[in-house]
Amino acid sequence: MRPATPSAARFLPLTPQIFQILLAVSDHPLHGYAIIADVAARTDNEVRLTASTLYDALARLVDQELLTELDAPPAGTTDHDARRRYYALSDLGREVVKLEASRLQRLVDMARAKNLAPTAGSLKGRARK
Amino acid sequence: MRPATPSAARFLPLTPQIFQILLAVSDHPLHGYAIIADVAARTDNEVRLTASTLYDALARLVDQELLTELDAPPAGTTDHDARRRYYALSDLGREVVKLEASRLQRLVDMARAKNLAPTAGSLKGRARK
DNA sequence: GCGACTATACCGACAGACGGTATAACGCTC
DNA sequence: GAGCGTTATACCGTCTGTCGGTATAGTCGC
Repeated sequence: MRPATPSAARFLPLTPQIFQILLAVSDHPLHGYAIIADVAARTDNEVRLTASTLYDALARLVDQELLTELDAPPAGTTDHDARRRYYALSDLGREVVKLEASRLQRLVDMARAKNLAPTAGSLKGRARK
Repeated sequence: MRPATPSAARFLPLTPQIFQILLAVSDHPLHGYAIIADVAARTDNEVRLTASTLYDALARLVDQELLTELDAPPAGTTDHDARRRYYALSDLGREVVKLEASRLQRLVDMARAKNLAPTAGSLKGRARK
């Protein structure tokens, strides 16, 4: 199959923040503030997006076409807060996340090859704060 | 005396470059130039360290005690190039790499949970450049 | 000694993350 | 329907890390 992607690789590597932002909107569109909350929750507060980081990043991501901004709230949204701007993962964005995930997988494999990673699957105790 | 790990977590996340540098010296000490070559080879040229990036990084890593600079070439080294400075992974550095590897593993798991990563083990075709 | 290559070191520019602050719309209470 | 705390987005200055470029010096072959 032809490269479904106009060189998604050129966006790699993603910063931890960008990776999390893209993951956050991969299921369904979210508005900025909700992204911050989602990321914090999913990473157990390991990745905390500040407002400036998030909105700087959103602007860039839309510009790079990894995200698209919706014209209207996603169907089924009951609350209507005019300030909210919703963002969805574009096809290109989805491709980029997949590429990044496999890049990360290769990194883990490298570490494992040198006995510097927990053996497949089982993670050891993660400190929570 | 500090605990075996004086909060290795505070060094995370590592940049791709730093992660590779630490991996490169995890088996045995290497000198700067050899690190560049090792990283390029292991990552199939995906991660290319420039001289400035490397030496800036080495200075920082020694300062942070993730690396230690050897006084003499490692035992068994036949070549004797006075310019070479050898670096070894410290215990702290090793701990940091392990932590980072498990952080990366968690990221991959997150992506996989959203069907954004290849299923465990098998990686799909990696584009080489 | 001379030149090509190896190896390390410095400098300026730039991108991304962050803290702080500003602005404005919402929701609630009265 | 005015006032007020909260939600939501936007802007600014600073800092850290990477990079291109260049400088400096040791090594080897001749």
